[in-house]
Amino acid sequence: LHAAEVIVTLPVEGRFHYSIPDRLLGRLAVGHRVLVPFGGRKVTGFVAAPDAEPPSGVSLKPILERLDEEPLLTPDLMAIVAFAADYYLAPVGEVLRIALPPGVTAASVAKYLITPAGKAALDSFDIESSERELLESLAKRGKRRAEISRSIAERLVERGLIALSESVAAKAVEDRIQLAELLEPPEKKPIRGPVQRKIAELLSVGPLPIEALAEDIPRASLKRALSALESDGRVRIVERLREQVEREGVDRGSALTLTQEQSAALAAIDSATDRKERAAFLLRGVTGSGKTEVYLRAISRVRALGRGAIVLVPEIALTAQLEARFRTRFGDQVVVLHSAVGDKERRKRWQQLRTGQANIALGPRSAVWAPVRNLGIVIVDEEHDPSFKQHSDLRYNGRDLALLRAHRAGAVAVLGSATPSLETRQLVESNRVVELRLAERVGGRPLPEITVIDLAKAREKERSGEIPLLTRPLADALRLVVSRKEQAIIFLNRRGFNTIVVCDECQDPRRCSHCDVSLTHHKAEGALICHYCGRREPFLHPCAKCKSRAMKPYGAGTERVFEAVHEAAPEARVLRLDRDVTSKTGALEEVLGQFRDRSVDVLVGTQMVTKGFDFPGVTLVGIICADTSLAFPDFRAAERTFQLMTQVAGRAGRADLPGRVIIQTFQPDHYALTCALGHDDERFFQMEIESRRRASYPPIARMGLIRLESSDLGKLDAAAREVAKIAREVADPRGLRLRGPVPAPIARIKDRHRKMLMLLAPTPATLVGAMRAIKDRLPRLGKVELVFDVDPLDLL
DNA sequence: AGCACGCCGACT
DNA sequence: GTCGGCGTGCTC
Repeated sequence: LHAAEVIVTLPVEGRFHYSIPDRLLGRLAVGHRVLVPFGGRKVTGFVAAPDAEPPSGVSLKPILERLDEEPLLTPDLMAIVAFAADYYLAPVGEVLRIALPPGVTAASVAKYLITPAGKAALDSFDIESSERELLESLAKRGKRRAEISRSIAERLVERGLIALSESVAAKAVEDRIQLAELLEPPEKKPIRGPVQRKIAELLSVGPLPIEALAEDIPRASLKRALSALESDGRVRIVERLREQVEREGVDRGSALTLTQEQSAALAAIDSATDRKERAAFLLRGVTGSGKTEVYLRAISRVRALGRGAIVLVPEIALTAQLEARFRTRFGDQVVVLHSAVGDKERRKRWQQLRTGQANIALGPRSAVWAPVRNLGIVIVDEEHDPSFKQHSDLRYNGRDLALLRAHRAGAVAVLGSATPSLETRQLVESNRVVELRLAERVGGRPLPEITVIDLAKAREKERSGEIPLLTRPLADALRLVVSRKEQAIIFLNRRGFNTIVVCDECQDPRRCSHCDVSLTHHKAEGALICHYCGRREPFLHPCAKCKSRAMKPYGAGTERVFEAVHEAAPEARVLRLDRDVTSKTGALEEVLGQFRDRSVDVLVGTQMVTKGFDFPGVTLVGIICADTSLAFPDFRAAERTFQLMTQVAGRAGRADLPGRVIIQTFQPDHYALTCALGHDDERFFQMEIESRRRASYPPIARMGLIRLESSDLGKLDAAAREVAKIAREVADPRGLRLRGPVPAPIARIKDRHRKMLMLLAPTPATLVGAMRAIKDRLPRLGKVELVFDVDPLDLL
């Protein structure tokens, strides 16, 4: 007997078997999309094995339908999906849902609809008011089972007034196209009206897609005219699968000649491409060192061999710049997969890649799932960026899956960064990744001079005894830059005006009543705001403990720095750039645009100002307080800080205008800062890897996190002990280290208490094996939610 | 996810 | 006594 193994696109563990109806025998392959009955409804599934041994003791239901001619998922994509499900401890069906564009995984929903008898009953007086109410609302639109009362529904079904109906939502993925074709008219009637005449003229050369006609004729009149022509027998509308027309881009190459380093890097990548080797490279170079040009040329080579590319970029507006360069080089061969793209458009682009109409996918981490045909190269730009790790649902790391996907596909992988992650450096050390350096700065730009200022000493010098926001040297440098009509970036990793507000009587800080964090004073909003739940309180609110109304603010955020810059250099045009500013759409582009065209002198902001932008006019970068990132409760704090410092330093200066970086800190001797100051990333790597080794932290070991969350602290503690007991039983015999349970760094968010356990394992396999064993042995934990995070990037 | 089943408190 | 709340278990 033949049975197919199917993965249903629901968050359900496991695969299910279905009998194959005769008409589909021999017509199913791995990756085919099918409609199957599942738990009383119809859901979309994917064939994992077309001929499998069904388990004994279950009666199989048949596959209802094969939804597409060709398999929607290639075997290499199926393999990555299966791997990700296994590695990140997620149900396969859920991974599929994440990997696919929305709408492809439709399931049926049973809805109650009003029957004709029900409509008639509405006109009679024979129904009670609650029933009438329901019938009236059903007359407008159907409702799902859960939306209405069980008992009333049953009564009405019995009387035949309403009925349950099942429908499967839109399932068209295959991109069909409607063509209008001119026919020989049965009799020579004159064509009526200018619109019809225009259409006939356009079609006289040959059939055209209706969407192409719409470019010349307004849609409203087009539709009407076409149907008139159709009913006259002059035009026929036919539906065809969108042809796999290769539309060539304008791959004319760049006029630029490559630097020697670029040529060498490209040669290494190209030679791996030509030999179809499974090679991985780290392309090491700062912004402006010409990484993008190497990417573009490497892709050209791959395309010349008829293969495709995936380019992963961090989750910021940086995509726009990169997209422009890719477009001018490759035209509409490039498909951008952004979360901002609508569902329909995303399906279309996904389909373009799948059919080979386009073969370069560009996007954030989710682009790793792009169905690029015959994959030849996978590029991860700014590979150290934490945004490649997803923070919900499937907690995957796009960079890691990219490496794996390239390997499986026999493609070349290129990781690009000026400040590679320790993970990647480790891969270089173990010869699994080849490092290619672009050390020389384009145009021979010199490295900036970095100065570290001790805030403790600066405070002693102040007459007021307070910590200056802008120390003397920074303020002086700022004024100098402004007077020279150059530009400056001032960085502080905290939003708001004051980050802490303390009661002047009892010294109690104002905290969020729903989260274990201090409230931040946002002057622009005129309120204290919780950065975790968004709650706002008026600034003048009596102290929760002593009812005093005297408040004293401490701790500066970007809003406060903005004012300080204004005071220090009153003639400077200053703009702020942080999440509060960019929450308005288009604001980011607006601010960056103004900074680029030099109508703004100083940019004050958070992380955002550090990411990969290249502004030639910037000669000064000021870091208000390096300690905010050094003090971050995370084992990667030093790495993050070093990367941050190096990235911002990379923003400063150019050939004719040497740059300057001023770092203010309470820890001037911290190695993350001294190494950044000496541009000594080799020493930083050695020191940091040594400290990770001592603590057995990644990348020396593999880390897994089990986080528990509950609104009930008692239940949370009990559950944490229970999980810890099981984790110990699993971890000890396998030689894993277990830490915790301890409260999470933020112990409560939105009234949910949080605890965590940490597992440290020598290899990925032992880690995932142990995590799965723990998960499988866990009993029901009631109202406690569990999160399993493999390879977490932070502990929050 | 969605649906059934079953057990509980709380109302016409 | 019914109604609707939610915890639990299952879907080839």
